[in-house]
Amino acid sequence: MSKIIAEIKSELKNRGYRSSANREAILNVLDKADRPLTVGEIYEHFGRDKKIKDLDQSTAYRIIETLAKEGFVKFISLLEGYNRYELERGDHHHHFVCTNCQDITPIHLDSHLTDSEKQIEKEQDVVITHHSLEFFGICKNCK
Amino acid sequence: MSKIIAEIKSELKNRGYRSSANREAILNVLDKADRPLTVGEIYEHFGRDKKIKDLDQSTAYRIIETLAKEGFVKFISLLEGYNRYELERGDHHHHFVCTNCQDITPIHLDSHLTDSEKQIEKEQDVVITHHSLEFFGICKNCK
DNA sequence: GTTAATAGTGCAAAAAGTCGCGTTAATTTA
DNA sequence: TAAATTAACGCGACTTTTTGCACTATTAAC
Repeated sequence: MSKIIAEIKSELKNRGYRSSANREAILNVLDKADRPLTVGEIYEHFGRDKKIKDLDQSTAYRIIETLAKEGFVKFISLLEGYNRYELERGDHHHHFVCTNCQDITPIHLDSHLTDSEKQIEKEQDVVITHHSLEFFGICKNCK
Repeated sequence: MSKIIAEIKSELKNRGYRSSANREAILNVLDKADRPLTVGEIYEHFGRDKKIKDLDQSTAYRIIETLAKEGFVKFISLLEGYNRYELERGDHHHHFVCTNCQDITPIHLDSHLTDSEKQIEKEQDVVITHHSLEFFGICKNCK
């Protein structure tokens, strides 16, 4: 088990959650993924790994919901009409999506929108907690 | 009929589309909306206005898909698990979503991410065509 | 260990979105 | 204004996601 998964498990226990083989398996799938996954893709990994064969869909959605609520999983939308999910590793990043081949690349930006967020907070009298920023275009291979 | 709807109708005709009362009605609903709407919300407006009572769901989705493909409607995701749609008015803007009351405010930014996009295009050897940027937090009323 | 409390789960049904196909109707041509 | 063409549409089936409820199993207290 990777270090981050061990930490999440420990923290979940501290917060009053019970252990769950299903939740741990989903965490491991997300940990191994190199890009944000859809629930369908998470399911495929289950089938492939033959680790848990009879996980109900509703349970899968609820596990992801819980992990997101506790801050261990991030929701991502690449405007496909459904959400993707990725492990929160503390490295704030965005994504580049090729609209031709659908390939997804993580993007680490130098500037962090801090000035824009301060401007909005002042002008609109709000508090900004987070944002979503994704880029779309044509990748190296498809150009 | 508003000016923008008249223009869209005319342009659709130029591009080989036939006239359609359903499509026009959906365009009018989107035109009157003060925020991006879900398909469900578009449906509610139909019921309210009693203009078209028997529009099938599949038709509604297909109309929106067509309008998006032609560049008259924009897809927006506020991480709710489903898409929202708004009329493309040529004014590039983002949104602020209150995670408490779900209120949506359009945000017009001064800086336009141009530098970041150039940096990404250079580093990743890609072409960026567009991006999505949404802000989340607590609004004035909920603070 | 046994028991009690309840988080976690599966099942079934509902809601949201997609797709194939045959029918309807807008438009073009004669 | 009638006939031909085919975009637009409705219908039904299907996939994906959500929700309520009853059952199972983890954990804590004894």
